[in-house]
Amino acid sequence: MFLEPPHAAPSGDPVTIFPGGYNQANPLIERMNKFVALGASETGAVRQLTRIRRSLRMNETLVREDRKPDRIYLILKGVAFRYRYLIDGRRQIFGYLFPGDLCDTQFVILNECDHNVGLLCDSEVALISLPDLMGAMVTFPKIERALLMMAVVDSAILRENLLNLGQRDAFEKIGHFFCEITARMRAIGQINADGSFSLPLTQMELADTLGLTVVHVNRILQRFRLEGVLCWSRRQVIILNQPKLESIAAFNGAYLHLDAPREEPALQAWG
Amino acid sequence: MFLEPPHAAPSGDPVTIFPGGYNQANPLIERMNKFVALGASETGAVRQLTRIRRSLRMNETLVREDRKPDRIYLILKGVAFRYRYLIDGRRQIFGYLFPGDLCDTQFVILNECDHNVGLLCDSEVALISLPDLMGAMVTFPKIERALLMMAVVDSAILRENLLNLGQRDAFEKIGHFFCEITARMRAIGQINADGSFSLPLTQMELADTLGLTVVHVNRILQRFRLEGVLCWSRRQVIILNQPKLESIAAFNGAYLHLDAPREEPALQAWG
DNA sequence: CGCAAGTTTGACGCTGCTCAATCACTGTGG
DNA sequence: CCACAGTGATTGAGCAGCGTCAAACTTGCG
Repeated sequence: MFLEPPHAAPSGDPVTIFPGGYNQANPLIERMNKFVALGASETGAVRQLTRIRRSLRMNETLVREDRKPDRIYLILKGVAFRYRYLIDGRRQIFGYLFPGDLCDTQFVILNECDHNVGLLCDSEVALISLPDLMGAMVTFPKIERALLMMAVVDSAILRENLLNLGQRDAFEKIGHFFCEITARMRAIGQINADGSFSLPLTQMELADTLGLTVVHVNRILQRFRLEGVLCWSRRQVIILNQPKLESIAAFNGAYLHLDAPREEPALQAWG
Repeated sequence: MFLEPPHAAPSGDPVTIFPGGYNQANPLIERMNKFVALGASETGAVRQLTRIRRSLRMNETLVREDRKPDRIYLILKGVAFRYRYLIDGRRQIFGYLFPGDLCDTQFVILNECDHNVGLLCDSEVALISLPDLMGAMVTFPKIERALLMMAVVDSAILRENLLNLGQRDAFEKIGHFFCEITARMRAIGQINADGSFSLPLTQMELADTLGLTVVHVNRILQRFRLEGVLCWSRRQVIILNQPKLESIAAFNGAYLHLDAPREEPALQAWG
């Protein structure tokens, strides 16, 4: 798609701080628990880390590729996406961030951002300060390990999407996309009782994710509807035939590592 | 491309051990020095880590996706590549490993392999034991930081290639591929005086890297020759017009981070 | 010398792109 | 309450980039 990067200027600082006693469900804790079993002190530390929160509006930009990273964002509610434009306006979307996802730890290590992160809908994020995060990693090896796992899964997802773009045709690509999204949505409990879930993308975003045009995406989506596999309309997706969907893309979700915590870690040093 | 995964069984153990005094150029040290300035004790530690070496033949498989990782390989000489097959035989190549590249630290963190690593020519690798590596990371923060940087650059390369597959046409894709390869080759001093370098791939490998067919790759390569941009024949590449090559792909090699060591690291903790 | 692997060529066709118009939905202001 | 605008979805016609199939040629190697 061809468009000049449209950017809403990030607003002031309507920050909310939840003091120590904050005790609600925390999507980062739930995520980390998929990789390591956090104890009470660790969950307390994570709550402390994610205490500073902020509500942001659709179309705001969380991270810009020309800026130095100063903190890490945790998505609490809403959906963010990572993308970059080529000079001629073509856009590649690298992936989507849902509640519990961190936005990018990588930038911190490099001390520069190589792509943008935007918001697809009104969202809520936590701002994690780098020194605090570093401190928590040193004090709590389990937290360090969970963060490493999250980073590694991120790049497994990248590889899977590379394979998707390189080897599959449009029908398979879109099938695979929905397989991945539903698996991730299910893991964070965002699927409704009737099997539907909300997906605040436009067909154009999907096109820029998969290297297709909007027109073609639209036609393939009709085919999915016609074949009774899934229906996506008004930001709501409903999967009608999950087995068929997964067989279309030959989907194997192992790369997402959404299952139970690993029994025995590879490295003693990371208890 | 459609083919059943052809695998040469990994052979016995013709291992060479270079005792402490080993003092040649070490590609891992050179690579790490691009990110952090290693001191004498750190270079000593890296030499010690990479002391166990092994020569392997073309087509041997270093890492298989169904195995548990037991150690990390460092490429010393030769070229390795990372890939995965779909059940129907389509193959996606995720990237190439040159001397100084590590083969995959990620596997270790996950405690499982999600893709294969094969050799494109007779090669030489060092076997790094995990406990030793962990120990070195703890003792030498600079080594830890360099390894983190290497991992982060790896995923920056993945993102760049995702954009390549998603947004560029065949001519641009191949152009971008050669831009990246020459930049990396130059950084490790593998470019000959006349500007040529050896690239032990077949056109089919390039096709499976970029999501094209051999036939089409062949035709686009002819175009590159015709336009006097580059010539690739008998595993030798020579770039005839570097500026034109880079403008075809709108190449910006910043994502490879091949320049001087970073001045000030983002995190004090990783001095 | 002869085989195997890799490269090159040609003819043909399909997948997915382009351009352009129309339709549907939502929010806005009069 | 409706006209209107803007955004996104949908449709159609035509085309081209890239894939498929199949054969010939070239190179490396035992």
